[in-house]
Amino acid sequence: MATIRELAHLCGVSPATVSRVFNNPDVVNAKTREQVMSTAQRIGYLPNESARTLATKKSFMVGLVWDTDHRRPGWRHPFFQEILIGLKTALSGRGYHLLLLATSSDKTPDAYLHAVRRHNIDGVVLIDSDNWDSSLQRLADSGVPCVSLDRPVTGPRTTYVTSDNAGGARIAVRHLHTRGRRTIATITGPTRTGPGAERLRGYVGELGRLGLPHRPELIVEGDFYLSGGYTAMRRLLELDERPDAVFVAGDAMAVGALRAIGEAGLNVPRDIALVGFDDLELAALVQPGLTTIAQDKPGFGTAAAAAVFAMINGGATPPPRTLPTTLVVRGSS
Amino acid sequence: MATIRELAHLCGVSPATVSRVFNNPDVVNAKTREQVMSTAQRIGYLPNESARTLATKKSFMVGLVWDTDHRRPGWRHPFFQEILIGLKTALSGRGYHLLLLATSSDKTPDAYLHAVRRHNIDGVVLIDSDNWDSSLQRLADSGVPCVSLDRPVTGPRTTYVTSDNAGGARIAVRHLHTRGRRTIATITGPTRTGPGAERLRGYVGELGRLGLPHRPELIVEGDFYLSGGYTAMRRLLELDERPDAVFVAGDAMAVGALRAIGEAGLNVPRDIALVGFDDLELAALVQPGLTTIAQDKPGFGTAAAAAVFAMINGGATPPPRTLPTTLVVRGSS
DNA sequence: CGGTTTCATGTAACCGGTTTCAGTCAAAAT
DNA sequence: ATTTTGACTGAAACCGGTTACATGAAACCG
Repeated sequence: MATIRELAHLCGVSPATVSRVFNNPDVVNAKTREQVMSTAQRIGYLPNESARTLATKKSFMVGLVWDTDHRRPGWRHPFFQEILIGLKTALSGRGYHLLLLATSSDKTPDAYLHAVRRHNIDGVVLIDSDNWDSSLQRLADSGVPCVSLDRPVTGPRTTYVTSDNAGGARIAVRHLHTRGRRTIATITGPTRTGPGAERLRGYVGELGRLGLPHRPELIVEGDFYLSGGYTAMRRLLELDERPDAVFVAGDAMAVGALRAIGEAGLNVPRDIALVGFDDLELAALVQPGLTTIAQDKPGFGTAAAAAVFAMINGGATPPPRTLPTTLVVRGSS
Repeated sequence: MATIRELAHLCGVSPATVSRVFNNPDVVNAKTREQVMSTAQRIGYLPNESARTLATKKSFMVGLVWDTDHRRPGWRHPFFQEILIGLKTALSGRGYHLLLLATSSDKTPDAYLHAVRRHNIDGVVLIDSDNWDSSLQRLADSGVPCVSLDRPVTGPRTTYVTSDNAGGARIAVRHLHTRGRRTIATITGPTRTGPGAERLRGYVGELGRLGLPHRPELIVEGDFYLSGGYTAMRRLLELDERPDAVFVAGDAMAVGALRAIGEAGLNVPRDIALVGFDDLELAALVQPGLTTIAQDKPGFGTAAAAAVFAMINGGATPPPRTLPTTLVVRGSS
């Protein structure tokens, strides 16, 4: 591996000049610059990032923290890959790399926190983390810019991005209303989670706005997974007055609900209309296709990257970002 | 951030001793060691990885290369997350981190190759790459240990891990045969890909072993995606003698086939039995559930990690690894 | 008891960049 | 002709670790 001194020697200049050619090209004479660049090309010189990081304390790496605990399938964030690709694209466009920092219960909770400090990580993005509240605090305290996805946390250098969950829920309910449904139930996510609570809030709010009665027995809590949607739907089917529509706060649960309805010998959308949330790939594949509230998946990655950069470069911590949601109508409503 | 010299000074020893405490604890006096470790703990000392990498030329980072080109949805490798988690678990168990090196057509093809050299990456894992043949060659030439997933490439420091695709196909065909089916068609993957070719080979081989005639019109090439499976199935349905079973070389295609069969007014499994390949999450969700050949998804990650470590530490390049596949029977057969 | 090991540690060079500061030199200003 | 200016470059310290080699004390040995 060629070093900066070798390259400098070949060009008859000092290492300092070579360094400037790469980091501050404008201050070096055009002729010299050209010569250095072409020789660099020729001998295949590539600056050593470790040396660079050591000197500048900037690693041009962003850490991605996500929980790999097998028991909590939360690590299967529905959009994981799409967030990842949005993030990666935005980052590499700016010359940054992504370092994966998985947490898992068998490790020290601050293992990833240490990694951040040891590697001079410039910023951190957290996906779908649940139980890292305390170490998140220490992370934020450590001064590293930090963006959380779908978890409303803020701090001096900490912000978050989330979908307009309440708004999406309102759209869903309104849509069912315009389709003539009047007994609209909901299967919620865990209400301790941000998205779970917000979607429920939107549902309740829109019911009020439409002048529909708010009936507690029409609200059943699910868990965002298929099986939870299935059992929740069965409970709704046992009601004396069966709902004619359900807003299911997650597509995976909606597929479970679909199955429960089918097993009960009922038809979607004739007997019961369904609207999901997320717009997973799955939603287009089931029969009937699932009407759903789509989230801006690549937007998560892009927005997270933008927020991280704002903090890395600028200074002011950007306010939380809420991504718009849109209705996608398919066969289930 | 505390440095090694500060810590050394606090303990009244030299930096060299502190370094030894962390890298070679046995050679330092137990008393001294304890003292250094506890003071390190107290002041929150963490060794700087950049400095360490600079000195040792080992980064304790493994690069994960995968193609993010949007036009080729290959980056949505169905197992991406599960491979990732297997890989991540195996790596962090050994103190390694994972650096994402996405390729995409808009970048220089060797962008990731450069990143590998600049960051002193110790080893590389490639997922589902297609068109990087030439740069893979240069990567292998550069001497970095390299493990490819599902692509049969070898070299001095390059090996691969793949499923037993041919074996799985044989199991699928045999299963359909025991179910009494005799006109068994197949929808293949692209035969230029390893898995596509191998699964076809297994299909043909098992037909022969069972004494069934080998009829070219029963073999239709697909593309591993849902839409390809759909159109391929339609072609099979147009045959004079319609098959009573299809081995579909990928679950996504199988879902497409399922749809085509449904639209033709036929029933699965009564009229046509289906066996897929992969065991995507999807396979359990469609109606009827898809009988399929399951791949050992976490095994990919674990095996890849094992191969990388073997090359990083030991020396001998491990032989290609073939993971077993298993039959999962659901409603479609 | 002198000489040889062994054990524990320190010294100092090195890894490969960046950056401050000072210096050179030609052109512009006076 | 002298001073000033500005553009460009070089010398050298520094970032925070690792490690070959040297050193000194204690243990061992005949």
